[in-house]
Amino acid sequence: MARKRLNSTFFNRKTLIVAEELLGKYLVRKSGDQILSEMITETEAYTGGHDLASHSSKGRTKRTEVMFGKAGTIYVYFVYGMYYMLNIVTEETGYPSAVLIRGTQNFKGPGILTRSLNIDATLNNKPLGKQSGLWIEDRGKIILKSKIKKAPRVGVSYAGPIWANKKYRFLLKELH
DNA sequence: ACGATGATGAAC
DNA sequence: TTCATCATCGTA
Repeated sequence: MARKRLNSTFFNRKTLIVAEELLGKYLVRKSGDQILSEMITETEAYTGGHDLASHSSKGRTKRTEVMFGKAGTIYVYFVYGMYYMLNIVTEETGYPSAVLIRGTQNFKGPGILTRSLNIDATLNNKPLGKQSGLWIEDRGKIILKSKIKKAPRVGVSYAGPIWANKKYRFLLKELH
């Protein structure tokens, strides 16, 4: 089957489009001599500085700086004293948006996912690719719109009702 | 329903 | 420098 590594062109588009199209793509992690690939089944879009659920709504800080970077850059942050969250920066450089990878076929939940794939803050601000040992492949799998469920993002009530209720979370209804 | 566990950012 | 909060998860 055809197998194409997604580059910055894929990620340099509207965040909602990228988040939806990442469903069915394969997250590939190469660390040491082992390589794992997992089909992405759940994502969330954080659409820019105006999005009150996005870290970037705080403006440029040490933590959010990476979100202003080039599309396809890895944004990993540490939360709840235990878990790393994996995001991919989207849209034009200078526009602070990203997609959170929330789950794959075998790993449910963003914290479990990163733990299982050995993803931590050392990957932060690095580009997806062979160099970093983390990239995403299109393996030609077709995802029908009818198989995609849209829902509010998880754990963002602090953003207020307008932003917390937006259906910026994308899930595959059936896994196979 | 809640505790583990530490970085973050806002307030002081 | 303190303090509440947090893009979570397992146990209850």
